[in-house]
Amino acid sequence: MKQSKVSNNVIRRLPRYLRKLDELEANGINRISSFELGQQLGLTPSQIRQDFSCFGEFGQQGYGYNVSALRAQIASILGMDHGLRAVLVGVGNIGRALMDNFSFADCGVKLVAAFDIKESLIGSEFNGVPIYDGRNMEDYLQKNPVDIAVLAVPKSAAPAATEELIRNGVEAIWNFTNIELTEPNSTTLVENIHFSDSLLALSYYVAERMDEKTARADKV
Amino acid sequence: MKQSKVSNNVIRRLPRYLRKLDELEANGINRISSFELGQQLGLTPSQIRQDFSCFGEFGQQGYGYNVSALRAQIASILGMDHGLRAVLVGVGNIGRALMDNFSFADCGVKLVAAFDIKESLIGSEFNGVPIYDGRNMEDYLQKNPVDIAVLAVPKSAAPAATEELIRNGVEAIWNFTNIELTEPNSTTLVENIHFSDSLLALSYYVAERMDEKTARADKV
DNA sequence: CAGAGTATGTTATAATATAAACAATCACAG
DNA sequence: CTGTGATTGTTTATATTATAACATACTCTG
Repeated sequence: MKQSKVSNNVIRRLPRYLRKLDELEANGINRISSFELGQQLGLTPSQIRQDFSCFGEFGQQGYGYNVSALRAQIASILGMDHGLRAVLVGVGNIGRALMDNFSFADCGVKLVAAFDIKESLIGSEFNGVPIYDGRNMEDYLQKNPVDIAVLAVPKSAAPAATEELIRNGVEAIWNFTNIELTEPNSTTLVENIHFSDSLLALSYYVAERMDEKTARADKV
Repeated sequence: MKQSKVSNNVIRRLPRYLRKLDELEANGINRISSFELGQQLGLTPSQIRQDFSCFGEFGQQGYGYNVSALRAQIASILGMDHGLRAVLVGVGNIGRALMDNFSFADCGVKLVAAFDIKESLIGSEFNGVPIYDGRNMEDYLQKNPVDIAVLAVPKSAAPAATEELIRNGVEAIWNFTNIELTEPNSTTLVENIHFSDSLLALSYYVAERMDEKTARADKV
């Protein structure tokens, strides 16, 4: 094993590689060079080779990479073969959208249960995932340890829910609420999805471009 | 104006600063130093000062930063005062979740219309935003130019919708579909929200930790 | 209103990330 | 088979990013 400590930047590129390799595989392409892959992803061949070399030697000189073998390697590196178990906390709009449209299985994650306190939801089922009473979540977590909690409750309920999850041994939180949840304590991993951060970054670039245009127009 | 070319890393931190400053303001705190801000965000004071200095001098020696003034500056840098206009393309689960729960206004963006082809949705309204027939989108865009399109259609409909948006002068696409939309052409800005990338990155870190644990256990 | 204490903006240094260079090795045509 | 061309993994160089250091300037107490 290499992998002394791989940088976050590298990790963040792995899912993109995976997605591209899936696409190639679906198109019946079973061989690719770092050069070609770089072209398709807008990266340099150098970077791609160096990224992969953090984890081992997956290619063959004079030939390139076998698409499906490389895909399998990356999937494994990303932990997709670990059978990670997740629960969804909060079945509002976002929670339901995730249950309906998002394929946890495609990420190698098993969504085993969802929790909400709304009576009309409790006892029902979406895509084979049961929705339980949120007030019984602690019990459930004690009896059925899970690795990842998908936090999709309203902002006001987020702190208490977070505390309960951590207390019951959840390893990681995938946070869809707008609260800042970075490092609630040292042992729980947190991955934030902040829609507003993303939109604001886009807004910045749009605004920048508008300003450039008006600046140019003023000059003339 | 400074701002020769600010790095993407800096831009991505700005929304976090904004969020924290909002929180401070809400708590009645009207003054903060780079040291204290750094503590609360897990960043070095150095980095914070250098980030801000890309855009001007917002602080005062011996005092620090005025929270609300700094907040206003960052909001302006992010283009929140540009009155950017957006349309939502696709009112499925994710689209609806955005209309219901996400505050475009808080990002300074005005959501002016939504489009779908489902008869039951056309003509209705969510939170004051009308849903129109997707087949008339081209007309609408010609008469009502918008800056940002929120792409939330099913994967299969994404390429055609993207093409139509670009053809009708949309400046930027906020992409919620799973397709790779990076640089469809050179002039359209794209910001991707790839849930799976985020979850897989989290999965990596969870899996890594599990492996470390078993490795330690094996040693003993 | 003077002087000690503070905190900025900026310059210098260290660390990290990316790109280029290259030797080693394999594929494949003839 | 053998030699040429291709492409890797790795090393070295460059560029970018983050941290630390510091001179300057403001605050605020007494």
